[in-house]
Amino acid sequence: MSQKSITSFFKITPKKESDGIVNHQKEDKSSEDKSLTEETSPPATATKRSSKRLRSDSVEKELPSASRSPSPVTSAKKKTVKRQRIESSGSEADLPKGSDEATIPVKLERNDSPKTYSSPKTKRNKSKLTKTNQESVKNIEKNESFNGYESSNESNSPKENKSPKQSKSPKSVKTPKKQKSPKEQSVSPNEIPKIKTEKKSPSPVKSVTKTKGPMEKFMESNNMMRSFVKSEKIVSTQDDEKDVKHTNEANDTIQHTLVPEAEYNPGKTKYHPIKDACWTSGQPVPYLALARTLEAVEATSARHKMVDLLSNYFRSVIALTPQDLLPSIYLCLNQLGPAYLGLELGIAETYLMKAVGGCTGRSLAQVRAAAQRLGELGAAAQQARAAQRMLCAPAPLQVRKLHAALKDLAAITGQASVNKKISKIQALFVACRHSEAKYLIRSLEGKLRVGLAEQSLLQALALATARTPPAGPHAGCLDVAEGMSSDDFKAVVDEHALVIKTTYCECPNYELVVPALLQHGARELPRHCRLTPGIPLKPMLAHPARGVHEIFSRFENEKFTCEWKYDGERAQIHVPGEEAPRLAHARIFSRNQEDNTTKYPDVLARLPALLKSTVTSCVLDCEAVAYDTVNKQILPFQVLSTRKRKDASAAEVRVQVCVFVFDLLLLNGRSLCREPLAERRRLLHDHFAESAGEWEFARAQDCSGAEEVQQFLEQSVRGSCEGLMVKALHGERAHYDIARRSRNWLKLKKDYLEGGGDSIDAVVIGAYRGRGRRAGRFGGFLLACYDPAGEQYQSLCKIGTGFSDQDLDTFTEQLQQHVIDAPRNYYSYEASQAPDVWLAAACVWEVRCADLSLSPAHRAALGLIDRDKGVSLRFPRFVRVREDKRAEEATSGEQIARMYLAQDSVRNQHTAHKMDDDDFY
DNA sequence: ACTGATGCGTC
DNA sequence: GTCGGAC
DNA sequence: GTCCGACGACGCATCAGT
Repeated sequence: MSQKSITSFFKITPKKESDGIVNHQKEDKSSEDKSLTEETSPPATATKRSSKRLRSDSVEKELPSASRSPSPVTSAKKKTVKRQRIESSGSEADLPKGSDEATIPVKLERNDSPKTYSSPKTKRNKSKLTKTNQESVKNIEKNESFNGYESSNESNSPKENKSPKQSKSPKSVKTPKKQKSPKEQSVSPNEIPKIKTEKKSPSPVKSVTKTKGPMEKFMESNNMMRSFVKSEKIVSTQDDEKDVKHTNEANDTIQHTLVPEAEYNPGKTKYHPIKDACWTSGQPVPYLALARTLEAVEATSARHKMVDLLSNYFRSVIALTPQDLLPSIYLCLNQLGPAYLGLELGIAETYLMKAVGGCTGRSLAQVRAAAQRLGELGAAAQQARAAQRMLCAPAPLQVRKLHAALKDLAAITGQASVNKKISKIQALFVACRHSEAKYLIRSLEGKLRVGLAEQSLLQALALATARTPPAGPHAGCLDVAEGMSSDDFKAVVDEHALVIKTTYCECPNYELVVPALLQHGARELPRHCRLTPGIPLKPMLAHPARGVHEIFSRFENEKFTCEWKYDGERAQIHVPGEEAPRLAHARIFSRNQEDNTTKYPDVLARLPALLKSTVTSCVLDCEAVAYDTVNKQILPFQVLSTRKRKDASAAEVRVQVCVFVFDLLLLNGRSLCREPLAERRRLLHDHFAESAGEWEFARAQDCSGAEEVQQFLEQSVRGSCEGLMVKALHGERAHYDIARRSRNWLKLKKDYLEGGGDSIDAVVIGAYRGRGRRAGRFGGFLLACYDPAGEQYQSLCKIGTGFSDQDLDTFTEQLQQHVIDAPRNYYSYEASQAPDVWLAAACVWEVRCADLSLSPAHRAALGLIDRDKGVSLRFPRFVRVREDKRAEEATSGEQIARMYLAQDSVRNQHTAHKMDDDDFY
């Protein structure tokens, strides 16, 4: 199969009338000679109509459907489904609900009403209501859950409508902490005291130990952490047992002095890590504290302020419950663990909607509609959750347990795993209070979207540990900043930040860094965590350079080098070893620290050819590129991507790879990150050997003049590369110091240049609702090229970047006049690409792209290059409106085909196969 | 055993 | 991957 | 300059549904 796509890439048939390809154009317009006419929209157009909403009425659409090429049944099916998935909120009504509930949100009174709302859909039976609390709790876990809860539709409480506002501009509208709607308040009061009374849970213990299992194993493989693991383990189990008692005592005695969880406010002026916390020492951190922090962060736009907020939360955690720092960090970043362990939730939006719907008595369509209205599922979930009451409130969520639960989710695999996951999620969801629901759902979606991510988190961690040190001379001090000038304190923070960031970049594993930080303090961190073969480090990235001139302005008088920018996949190769390289333990990591070792058995097998005898251990920075070993040609990225990704066996590798090595980050146990590139490169060349077609050093040239750079750029493009990487050779700027500057290199690509790269004029034929930041307006559009021969608009790509906010506002408004009920019958597209709103073909936009690709999902130039693949754009972005062009004057399918074939990478392939592409014309 | 839907990683 | 917004 | 989150095409891996 991968073979198929590969061959199809290689063997582009230039023939005009390859058998079935060019079809006998349906309509009479068919012009025989037009081999170039495309083969109209087979499946899509035809099927699309049949499944379209019933109410559609557009007259012209019913044209020659009969004459369309027959569409596979399967695609018809798909159509229906997809169609349904994107049904707009407006059309909820015509969804297949088969029940009353579907249409109008039912107002729901929250207090009184008797227990249940049984969703007809789920056929819940009222009788179940009589179950005892305990039973219903059990049921939750089994996914029979929903009986115990009342639910309602959103939009119930009129007061609740802060959300629309939020969605419009989340940042500008601060969520007033105190004035949470009364309803929400009403949910919580009793919950807090209740904490673990009825909970004789084996679950805390169980979940803790369980999740510790794998981690323990992992950690034990790292000597450096062994000691910590032990102590941590003990502590945590003890704590878990003690928790129960302590908590109750605490609640009885201290409760009045505690900040109510729902009012936790990390933004309080003069925040006191203990007095302003909403839990006590040793107590597990309530998830609500974190959720409140995230809320506050989300409502903030200034990064330093966000960092302040988060750091205050961290200070409390450090002071009260340090063992919860690690899970807190993971939850903030939406990570389950270090990337190279490969943990995945396997759950995303679609399944989440099912989970939320099932839990709150809503249909999938309702949930989808609510999510669309609010621009985000998280907010919709929070609303839905708020409208729901339970007979028996589940125990409140704790940071540590939630993180453990998420890891458990990731561990579920195999048959019926999705349902298991959904029911587990539902059990978590019903325990959510206030904004917990929103952030839980966002976590599960994989994006927190609060405007704070890794860099700021590290900064917050630095601030927190500087101010409330967990270890070191000031350990136990709650606020080091007191009694220090703010300048002095700032210097301390900066120092901590640099140490922490540097350590993290060279050892991006919170499992290692956080415990060491807690135990030894920031200053000691480098002694406990350092660059180690076997642990991937953060790679150096590059900034785009808009022109050759920019390179010279950036590097002033410094010497720099240019390297070809190969179009492959980043590969960080680690070979451990003390006396001799232990090749059997070599690993290959991706740009994002994923473990790709089993993807490249062929590469690993030939490692010996690369390492000279002087090497015992090393870390290499490389690009793995698909390579045609027969014709000695670099192949396009699209070919590389067809390689098997897991557990490939060297024998079955079909796409060969040449690895282009361009940097050396560690040699014989010594980190080279603080060596200049010139030195690193010298060592690279001294200690490693090229091997044609297998291991090669990236082609490099130390350019001094603009002309030279320009020529080298052109050369690289002719050599099937994307452009150049430009790097300083000497001095600090030449260090591999990600913490100081992660994008220290420049990349120069043709398509960045004015007049370079491909530019296309495409017609807007549809629009998608924006999400998150773009909620409330269009966030993306479907573009098409015009095919005069078939009188069709063929989908070319979606586009969602290059717009200013102003552009989006403008287009959202202006395009309203072109909205049509249903796609024209002369639109050709793939069902899965169907936009939320169809538009009459009127507007033409200029877009830019890096490449044109053969596409399974788009229809441009369909049949011209491949029988059933169209052409699409790689990295498409909006450039400007072409007011001067009418839709019919857009770039044509034929032009697209020519552009595709004109690409260097394609031409190279052609010549390699001795096909003269001039034949095509 | 097969297919389509869904997730997730690459760029 | 590209891009724009906020700082 | 940095950081963040909108959004893109594509292909493999995995699981639900048949």
